[in-house]
Amino acid sequence: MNRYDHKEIEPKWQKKWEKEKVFEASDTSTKPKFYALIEFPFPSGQGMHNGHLRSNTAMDIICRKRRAEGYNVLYPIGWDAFGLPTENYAIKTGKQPSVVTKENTDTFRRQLKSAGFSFDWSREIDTTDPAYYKWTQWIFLQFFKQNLAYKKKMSINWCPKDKIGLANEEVVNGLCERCGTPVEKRDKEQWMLAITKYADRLSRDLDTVDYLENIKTQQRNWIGRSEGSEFKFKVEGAGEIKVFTTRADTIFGVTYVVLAPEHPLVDKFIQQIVNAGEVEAYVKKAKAKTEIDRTTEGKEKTGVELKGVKAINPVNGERVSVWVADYVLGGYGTGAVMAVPAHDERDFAFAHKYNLPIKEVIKGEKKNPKKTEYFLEDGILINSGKFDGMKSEEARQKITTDFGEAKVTYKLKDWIFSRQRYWGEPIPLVYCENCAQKGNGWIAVPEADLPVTLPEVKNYQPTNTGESPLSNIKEWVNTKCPACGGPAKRETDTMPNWAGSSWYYLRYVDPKNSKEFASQKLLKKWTPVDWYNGGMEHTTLHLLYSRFWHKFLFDLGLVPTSEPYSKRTAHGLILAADGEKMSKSRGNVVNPDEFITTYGADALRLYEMFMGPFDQPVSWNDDGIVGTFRFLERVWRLQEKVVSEKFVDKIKNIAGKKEKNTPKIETLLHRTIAKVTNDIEDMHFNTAISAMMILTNEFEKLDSIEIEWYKILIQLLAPFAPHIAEELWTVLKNKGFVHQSAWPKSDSTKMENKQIVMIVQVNGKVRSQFEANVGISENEAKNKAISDTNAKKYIDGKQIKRVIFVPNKLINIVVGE
RNA sequence: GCCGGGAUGGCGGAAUGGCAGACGCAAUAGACUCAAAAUCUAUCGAUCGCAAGGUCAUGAGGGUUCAAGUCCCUCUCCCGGCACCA
Repeated sequence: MNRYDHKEIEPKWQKKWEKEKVFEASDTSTKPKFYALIEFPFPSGQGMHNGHLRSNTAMDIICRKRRAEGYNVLYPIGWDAFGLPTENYAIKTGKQPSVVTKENTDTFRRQLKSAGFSFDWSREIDTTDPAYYKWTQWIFLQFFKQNLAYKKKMSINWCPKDKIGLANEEVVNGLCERCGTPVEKRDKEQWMLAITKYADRLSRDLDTVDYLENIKTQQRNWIGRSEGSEFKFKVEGAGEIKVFTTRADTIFGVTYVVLAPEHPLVDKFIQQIVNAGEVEAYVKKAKAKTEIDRTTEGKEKTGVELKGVKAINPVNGERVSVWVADYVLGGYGTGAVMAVPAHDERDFAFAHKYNLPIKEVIKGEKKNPKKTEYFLEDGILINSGKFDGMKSEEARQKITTDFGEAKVTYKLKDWIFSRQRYWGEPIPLVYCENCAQKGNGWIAVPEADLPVTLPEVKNYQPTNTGESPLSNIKEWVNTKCPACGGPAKRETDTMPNWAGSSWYYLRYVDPKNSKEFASQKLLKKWTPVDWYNGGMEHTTLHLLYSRFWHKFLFDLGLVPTSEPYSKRTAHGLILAADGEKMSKSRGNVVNPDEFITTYGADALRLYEMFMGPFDQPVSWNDDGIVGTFRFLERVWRLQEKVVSEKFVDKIKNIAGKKEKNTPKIETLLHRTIAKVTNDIEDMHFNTAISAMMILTNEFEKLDSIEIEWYKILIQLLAPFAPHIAEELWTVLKNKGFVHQSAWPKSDSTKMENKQIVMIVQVNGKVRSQFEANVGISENEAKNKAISDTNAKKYIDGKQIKRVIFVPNKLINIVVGE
């Protein structure tokens, strides 16, 4: 027997797998399909990260098990390669982003292969490949044709450092998600995708998928569906103000109405506003505020009354004052609220500050709140005319039917889809002045002319004016209008990096198709994705965006299901040893390469799975990996103890011992099969590994082990540590590859011990234990317990009040004085 | 503020209401060795005891139960998400 040498074994098997194409999914197999997906990596310059390794390994384990269970498994890989880091690196080094991407993907590919993942490399895709982004552009055009992509001048989130506009989802606490710079407001024309049109379905259909509950909750909160009512407050002399409220029952308590600074009516009213100058100054200041200013200024509310403007409460005709205040958000509901200071915390604070009247209209069912406080709960209506005495719930409905209409609003906003940078998919539209005069200036590039490829440029530097660097390339920008043939200009904005990842799982099923993004036949065969694992950080970004795209494609009849992913799980982050996030700037990033060199991919894979619960964050610890490495060495050395035809003499010598050990070890073996099988499904990889360690430890204690037992251990280990398993499988003279062998089945009849240990408790405290046969009766157990030397001390002289008997486990004698 | 998740030895962690600390790391002692590494054996929550055995112990405090890390109530701290959403 040789020493366990991972450096020899691992490359050897990786080559064989590749050569024999053993992990390539079959488009024609009649086996049941299993489509497993991991988030395809962004090929950054730092190379593969331990986080990738952990989540890829987890899905790799599941896939290898599925294959052994007889599934036709699709486990694809590709590159989400558009994005700012590459572009910034290109600017710094003067290299083409495409060249940088090539270099980085080469590194990543080598690293992923060295970890032994069972990806189907024949389906590798790259979002920056024109053959791929042709279809990203094509899908965009479908949005455009359905009027779900539209250009809008709006106040956007502008990152002054990255010089790029950001989607709402990319702004975190008023800071740029990527670089942490405070985000500014800028007015700019942007392409938008109307994700809000799908808000209701995106929220509702969460009921139909198997996602982790916290993922569903986060998405629901992000979409923020809210049922309420809309009322119109007439304004004397100039139209009406629409307000949205979830508390129609409090409408008799309205003492003023507030408009957001962005509200268009502010401008419209300006003629009749007595203090117009003051109002305009306030609005200007409020609009200029950055997100971070709004949050740091906290809850201190400011506002200005629109003097000379009065609104009329539709339920009682009361004339109330109208204010503009930035505590009302322009982007939510109608951008205006009816203020009920007696029953809303914010309105109360505002009314208090500006001395506005407070009118109580809801009485608590238990006790009256103090006059100086607001009362938020439901109760009984008072001071509400004919609705007095009604309960809040009922009043909401009645008042809405009588005076307003029921309405649903969402927190979700349309997706800002333009980026003013180079390294992204060009938006395949041209602007034609000529056509614009006939009503529509934006013309789709004909499908036959796709892809609109990125031109090579010398300078990727973003411009301070907020124009894309592409706008400097005149020969690219100037083109012919596909509609009228006249001179036209290309759109120079590019798509956000979320575009290519919104549909990549569809391309995997048919990656080389040049006629369609994927054929209907293969989409029917493979989709939906059966199991998608990824990071929680993508819950409100990528995961939501791709569900939206999928539903859109479904509506066009282009994909067979309304949801892309049947099941979604999430991994915990790997933190650095100091418990902080791993990051280049902190200098605490752990590079998997050195561990693969020293201990091998198998030991590293095992360790990353063994570190802790998969869904929990774990801190990296350099020392731990020796534990799993030693475990593999021990498994390797068990070869010596294997009994086979080769060691006939040995069998004779140890025959007696073997007999004695067999029942006990078989019990453990079958329990281990069951445990590993279940734990993989539940993603409890750490306890599965521990179970295999226990089995190995027990094997070591024996003088010999049956070849069948060893074989099963190797099969169980194979998904986790595929290389060593493959090698040992061959040593055992098995044919084929270990993962092509059938997954071991546990035999429940062999899982029960004949002998068990009974725990003896007195008054719930453990006092003793004894061995007994399975199925020992309560009486027998009781007799044994009360005659037990140690237990006796606590029982003698006392009255036995009760006996609790848990079969095959425990007997508890309850005694009293 | 609201919504999730969590707190267990020196460390990572395990435990369908039924022996708390499985498994692994680190540590200590011993064997092997000229020596070291590797490996093997033993010990390894605290505390009292020669021992048998006892007591305490799962963030804090209460409760339910024959029995609580696990269920209920109150609180503290940590992590993640949302946050003036009317």
